[in-house]
Amino acid sequence: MQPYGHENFPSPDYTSSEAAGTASGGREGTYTSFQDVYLPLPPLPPTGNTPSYPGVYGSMSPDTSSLKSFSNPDDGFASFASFASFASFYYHSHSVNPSPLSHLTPSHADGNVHLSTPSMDLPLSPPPRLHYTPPGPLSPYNVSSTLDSALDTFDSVSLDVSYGQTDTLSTSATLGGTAGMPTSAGDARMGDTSLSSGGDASKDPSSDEEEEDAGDSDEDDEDRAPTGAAKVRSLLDTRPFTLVAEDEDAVERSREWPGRNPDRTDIQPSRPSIPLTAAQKETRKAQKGEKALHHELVLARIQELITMQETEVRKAASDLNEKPDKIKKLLIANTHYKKTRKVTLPNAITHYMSTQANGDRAIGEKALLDDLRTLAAHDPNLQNLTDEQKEELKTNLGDHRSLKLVGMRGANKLAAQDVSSTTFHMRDVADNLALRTGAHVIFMVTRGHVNDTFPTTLYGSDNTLRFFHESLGRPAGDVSKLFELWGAANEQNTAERDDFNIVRGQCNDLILIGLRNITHMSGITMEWKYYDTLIVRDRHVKLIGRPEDEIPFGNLSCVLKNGDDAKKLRTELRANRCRWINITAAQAAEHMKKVAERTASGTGGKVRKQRSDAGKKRGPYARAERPPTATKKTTTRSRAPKTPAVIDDSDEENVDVA
DNA sequence: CATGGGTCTGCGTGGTAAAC
DNA sequence: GTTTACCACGCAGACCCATG
Repeated sequence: MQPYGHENFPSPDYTSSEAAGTASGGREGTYTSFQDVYLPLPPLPPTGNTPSYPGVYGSMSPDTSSLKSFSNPDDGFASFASFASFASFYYHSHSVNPSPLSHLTPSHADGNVHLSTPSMDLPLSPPPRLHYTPPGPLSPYNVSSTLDSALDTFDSVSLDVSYGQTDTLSTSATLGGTAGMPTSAGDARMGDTSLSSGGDASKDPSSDEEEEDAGDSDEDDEDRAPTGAAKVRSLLDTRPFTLVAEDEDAVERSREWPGRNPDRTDIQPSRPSIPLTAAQKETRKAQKGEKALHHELVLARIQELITMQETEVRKAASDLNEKPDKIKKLLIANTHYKKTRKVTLPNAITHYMSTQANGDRAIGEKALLDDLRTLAAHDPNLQNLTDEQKEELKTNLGDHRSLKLVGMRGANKLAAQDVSSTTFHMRDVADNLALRTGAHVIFMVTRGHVNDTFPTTLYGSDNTLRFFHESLGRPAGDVSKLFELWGAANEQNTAERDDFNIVRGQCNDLILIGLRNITHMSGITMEWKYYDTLIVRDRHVKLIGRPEDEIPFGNLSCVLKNGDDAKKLRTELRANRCRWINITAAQAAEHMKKVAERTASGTGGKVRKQRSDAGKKRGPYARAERPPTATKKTTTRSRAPKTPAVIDDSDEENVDVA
């Protein structure tokens, strides 16, 4: 039993047991309740240099990026090709979902191919590809040999073809040279067909011939609609088909997060590890038992100490006539945990020696920690260090740690591992926090690009996922689905995420949140025009530390001229150099005195001009003289809630009067 | 810089109670 | 019974802020 409702949401269709049963084609997991929910994940795909499946996409054109519905019967093949391209593409983007087509809506009674996503269209940016044009039309009957030819040119070739005719029909044809390419078993419902090349050489023309016969017999049966397989074959036979292969290098670059941020250089170096030898494995196996036993002993000893401490605390409390809780609080007032490890000189020296000694060494040949310390002790460069040299060493280690902390992961596989492990850690932290404090915790993690491969995770402690349904009116699954689509559709690198408007909005948020925090007023808003009176004079707070030389005071919409300005201000705000402070009444008075001086000298704030209609009658009686006997039956104090009918009545009254 | 949404402000209106 | 002062509320224009 899972103590908390928590989920990884790899697929959009799981919001009800019905959806899970029909749409995902045999997945076991159901979603029946927000409490005690555990949705088993499908197996992860095989991992290689890239977590997604490299391959060749089947497509009529390299630019089949539209995801809109297409229903032109005359353009059936183009639609089909787009669909196939999309299916393949989508599959690549959902590495954990064995049924990439299950949540599409590819079926309609008019016989055309329609395609829509459950809730929104997803713009696509197809990766760069190389074209491979087979000598003749491509069909299921010659595709094996065609794929063999393609495999002479490319390392791996795969083709996903999908077509749905009714709600229960989905055909999947997979032509794979990639050993790990799954055959989409989840899709293999009615009319499933699977052809292979390279990975399965047994598909010879004779077996193809048998399939053709089977397809013919289907078509001869007038009472039955053509199966999906027959439809695929007829579509493939209709027009020439172009295989499109990826430029692997370009694709690799475009897929990875660093490739999408060419301006950034803070990419973490890979840290490969060498596999253990058989002897090492044996040793570790033996050590495992010993360590477990030792751990048990440690825990038992700790428990003993805790019991002893409890006894002593109670005794002290009794002696001192205090409550045990107070003694305990004073006794255990600090934690031995620190947020960050300090950069110490010995560590900095060791790091320096590591970069010097291990820089070019292969894995397994690198100097170990003891060796590095010995080397450092005898290195003449590290003796009698000046203060500047010590500082430089520390700075280098600090930079190294910073790179490890926020440096970009060099490959999507590493990024996915990072996300996975961090997400698990976050879940543990959230669980523990909920247990310790009763806090409600919800967090979501999703990819920021269609090429990213980590699954969307929506986690909620206890029964907090009910919040989405009960408060926002949407099932939790819908929200995570929207979040994933939003994240994938944005596809922004760091520069794009630092768009001027976005940074300006962040500055506004930081200033507003700071104002609300320091005034303890959740509804207060920033008053740029009346900052002196409404903020400084009335609230006794002040915004200090702005880069005044470059950015004049005022509404950020007016004073921030470009992205550099906005980033500069954001940096100051995030570093807390630009922040709100409390001031005394005397300081506020002093501030207002200066404001008065500025106003007197003509450089003060703007004064609201007089209304143009000041002194004139306005309102409904301004256009017509009020009838002497006009009386409203409804009083303003006991007014019923405003309804359209009430408004209409008042309009009629105005018309009548006019 | 245009725009939408929200707030502030001046004024009108109706109701009530006190003063006349 | 009438007048006046006051209050609460609503309307509409002016203004401000944030966004794109």
